[in-house]
Amino acid sequence: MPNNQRNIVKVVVPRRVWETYDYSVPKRLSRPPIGARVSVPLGHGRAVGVVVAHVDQSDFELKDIERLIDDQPLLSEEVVELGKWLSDYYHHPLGSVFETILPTAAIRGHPASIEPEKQWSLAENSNLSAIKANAIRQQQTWQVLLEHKVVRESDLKSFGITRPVLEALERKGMVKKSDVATSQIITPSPISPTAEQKRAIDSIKVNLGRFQTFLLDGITGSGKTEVYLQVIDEVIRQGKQALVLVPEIALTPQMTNRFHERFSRMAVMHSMISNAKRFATWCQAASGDMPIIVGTRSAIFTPFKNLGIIVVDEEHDASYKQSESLRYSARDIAVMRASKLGIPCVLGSATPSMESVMNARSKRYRYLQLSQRPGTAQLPSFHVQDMRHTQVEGGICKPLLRTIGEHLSRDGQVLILINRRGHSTYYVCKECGWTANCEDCDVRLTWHEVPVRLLQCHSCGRRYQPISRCPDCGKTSIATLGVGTQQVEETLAETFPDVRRYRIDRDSVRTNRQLTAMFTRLQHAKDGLLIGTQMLAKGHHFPNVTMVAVIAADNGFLSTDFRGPERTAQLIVQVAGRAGRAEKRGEVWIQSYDPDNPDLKSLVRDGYEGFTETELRLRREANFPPFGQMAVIRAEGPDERVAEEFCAEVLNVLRQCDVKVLGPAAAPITRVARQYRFQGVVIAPQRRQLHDALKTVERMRPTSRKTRWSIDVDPSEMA
DNA sequence: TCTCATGCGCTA
DNA sequence: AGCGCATGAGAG
Repeated sequence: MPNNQRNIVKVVVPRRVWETYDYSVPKRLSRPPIGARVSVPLGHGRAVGVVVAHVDQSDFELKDIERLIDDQPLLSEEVVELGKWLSDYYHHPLGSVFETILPTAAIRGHPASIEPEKQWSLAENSNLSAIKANAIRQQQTWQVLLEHKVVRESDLKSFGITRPVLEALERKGMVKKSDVATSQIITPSPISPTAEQKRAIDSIKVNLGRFQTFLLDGITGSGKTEVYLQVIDEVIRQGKQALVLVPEIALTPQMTNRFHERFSRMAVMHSMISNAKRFATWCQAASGDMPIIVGTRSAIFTPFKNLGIIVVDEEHDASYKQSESLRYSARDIAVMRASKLGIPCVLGSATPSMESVMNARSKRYRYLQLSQRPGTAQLPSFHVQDMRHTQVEGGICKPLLRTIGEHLSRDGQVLILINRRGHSTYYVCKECGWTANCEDCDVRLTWHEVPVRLLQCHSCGRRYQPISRCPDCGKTSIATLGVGTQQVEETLAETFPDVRRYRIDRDSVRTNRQLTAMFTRLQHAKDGLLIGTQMLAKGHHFPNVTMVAVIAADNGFLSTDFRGPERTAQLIVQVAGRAGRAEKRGEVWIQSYDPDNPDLKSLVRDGYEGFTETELRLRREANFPPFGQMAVIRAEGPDERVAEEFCAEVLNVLRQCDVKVLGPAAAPITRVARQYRFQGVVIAPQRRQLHDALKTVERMRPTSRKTRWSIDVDPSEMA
């Protein structure tokens, strides 16, 4: 029975559903604005939903909205529209999209906070001598406030003071609590920009107020951050807000301090921020009260009252792509949002993605280059070390060991990049060829020597005790093969016993705090060997490093994943950028069994730009992104047959469309945590064909509930 | 997703 | 008959 002439709203519920639901607004309630949350009856229970449209008729028998949670919109209309667009583009259920967009506290229905943030300061005529001699904490707190004048509620922890102590002092009338000033205080830049920086800054500033994407291609240390800061300075002066995205690992205190030094009001958003705090920051951005947000991937969904610019630092970084649920790329959404809002978007990188390089070439993006490092540090030179016909010891060939020795004896530090942690990648029986595999996954176990001798699955994390006898033939001829960071360290310890070694991988450096401590130690170390995984690429500059040795680049350049070479080249160039000093040009040595590999050759001869040239040519020939448009279909479940058959079923429907379909094939690691995984690849010359095809399969459902499947548009990894 | 209804196999 | 579990449909 259709309803007419009624106060009806369309509501998205954060569940895995494609549709919106219609509800009537009872007379006792006012009509909630678009973007506001409401509590609605759903099935037998209740749900928190977001109003996305007002209509006056519906084909359904309607239930009433139970309650309004917000009287103001929590989501701007722009973000509501973004949600619909995301559902279309990524072929993901609308409800699930909103589940991803909204902070947890918002889904739980917590009230939006409108309270301004509080700050603490000393009261007038507050006197240290009035605090009792044994109240040490109170004295310390008093000193901190004396030194810093005001301390914000959110900064208490970093100053090592606590609220109960402050409240005790407040009762004595020694400190006072007040609202944080909402006006931004901008500290002008202490340095004057180089000519290149100035050109970049001006060219972005001229475009404030209209959509334009910039690719800021700046080598490590060329001062990209200063460009961001000066442009944002202008945005803030125009009364608008700024959003800065950074990769997960890059959101360090050093990074946020750069912003804090210049802008008194900014907030950070990342996974370690509490749900309540994240939601509060969100609300501040939405109300226009917070001028600057610096955050990781998910910060791209923050609603703003008056956004003036979006910056994506290290735009090539893989952490911008979410690899589960809604498989979005925060970088791509940034460009999308900027275009809808008519504002500039700045993508910064020393090693831009193939997509961005292409867009710059075709003039869709404005290309800005920073090619000089302030000071005189030179970029290192690149060399290939041919491993064929050489003796290899613990993963490093003899000639390369000699080169390492030369650099060490000339008083330089050497950085060894090896993209695999652990000791060995095979645990084998030399008699019968048995290898240790994970019981839950299809991967070989990695042998760890330190801190304890054990076997670990790097796919699911499961640990196993070492064994002395082969379970197949019973002989005691167990050996280890393949190379990880631990073994490289061991080899180098034998060859250079007197040299200090620092190993940096997830096993030796667990927390962010440990990592920061390690980098500080390395800043002061004058000599020695730094041995580590890609964690090294995000660190600080190592001025004493005169040589970088890349141990296993072949894994990346010969990878089955079409993005393998790009990732590897980016990693090598990023790590190389950490090395070198003014007096002496650094050297990067890449050892390889395939020195004629075109990607490797052009990287070594012409640097990253040369690599881009070759790699784009190869991508064009294979019709891979950024030329062809790609999606990956994945299906997994406990039953191998069922997972494969469902994957095939989806791909067969796609084959009826105007796209190229490959598969199904077993995923590179077929079994992970007892789940069998299959995948297929869909390629189309244009977005249109790709999306038309995916539309026909997006709502398919496997017969078994245990079989899960997903569509990954613009996949970042094939694994 | 969550919840409920249905139906099947298994056991006593 | 009664239980546990897998499957399928519907939610406004």
